[in-house]
Amino acid sequence: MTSRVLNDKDFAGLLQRNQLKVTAPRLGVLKIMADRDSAISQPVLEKLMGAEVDRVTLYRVLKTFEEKGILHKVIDLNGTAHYAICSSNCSEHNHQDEHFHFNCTQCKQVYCLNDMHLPAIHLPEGFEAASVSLSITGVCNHCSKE
Amino acid sequence: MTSRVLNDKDFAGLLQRNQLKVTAPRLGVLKIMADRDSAISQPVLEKLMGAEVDRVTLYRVLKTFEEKGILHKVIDLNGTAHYAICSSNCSEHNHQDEHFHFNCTQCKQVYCLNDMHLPAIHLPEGFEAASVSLSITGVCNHCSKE
DNA sequence: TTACAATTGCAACTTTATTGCATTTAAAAT
DNA sequence: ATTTTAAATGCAATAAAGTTGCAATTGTAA
Repeated sequence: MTSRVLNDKDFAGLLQRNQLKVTAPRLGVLKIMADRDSAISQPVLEKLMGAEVDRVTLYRVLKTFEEKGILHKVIDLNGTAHYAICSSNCSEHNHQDEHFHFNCTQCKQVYCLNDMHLPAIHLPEGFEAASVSLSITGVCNHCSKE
Repeated sequence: MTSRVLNDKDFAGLLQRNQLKVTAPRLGVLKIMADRDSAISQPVLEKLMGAEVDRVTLYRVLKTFEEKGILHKVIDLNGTAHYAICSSNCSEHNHQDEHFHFNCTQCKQVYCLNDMHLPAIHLPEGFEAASVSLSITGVCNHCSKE
């Protein structure tokens, strides 16, 4: 369901390939993001990073990663920012133009649904689409078991 | 493109039909929302309402309207809340379960795309969809002319 | 006209996010 | 190894968005 771009754990290499310096805050974020099958919210990420990393630094790391196409940002239905690892076909200024996410109303997790495709969407005259994002709300596989 | 549920301007009647008291803040919001072909952001709405209405009251009016199915809330890609009039088939606890929106990257407006339908979406085992929201980013008809 | 629940306004507060600036540091050049 | 420097971080201050508790007000039904 989620591509495992970072499973090789060559975080330093990933940073270098993107012309980014290898620093502790960046490695910390990557370590947390890897091996997750759902997106992580900014507040949770902040707590997981702990006090060693400044909050502002975290914001900037995330912004940089988003610009480089390493992560993508998803705003959930409550307006909370979530971050997830981009599938491998994302690169700088060339994000995958279709993103699909599942928002669980119970646990509030956001899952990335990759490998899906939408049929063409007909827009009114004059409207030009650059990217499409589909957000599904419901109950996830973990929560539906209870 | 947008249904004109409020064009009759019977705002008081609308409130009464929803068991809501007819008050100045509520009428003010409805007056502003009517006759728009795009959703309106919370910050803009706040400015349009002026200082006569308390900020907290506005939040509560919007929340009530959303619960009653009069308005629906859309979070744009920057995390900003926008509100738009629900098409007529929304009612309390029975919202239209598919919402489509167009986010213009130039003017930041959010347009509601009604009268669209999506083909069935296949979710992984255990996931149950309650509602679907499609968000398209691009340039709107006004901005594409320039 | 009264009564009462619904609604509003105010104050205080929390969370999320941004900006400017001084300091530190990764990594390239010497 | 050292030096250099642009990149990155940390800190302080601030802005914006949203929430909560409570007292005062008001719409509406009796």
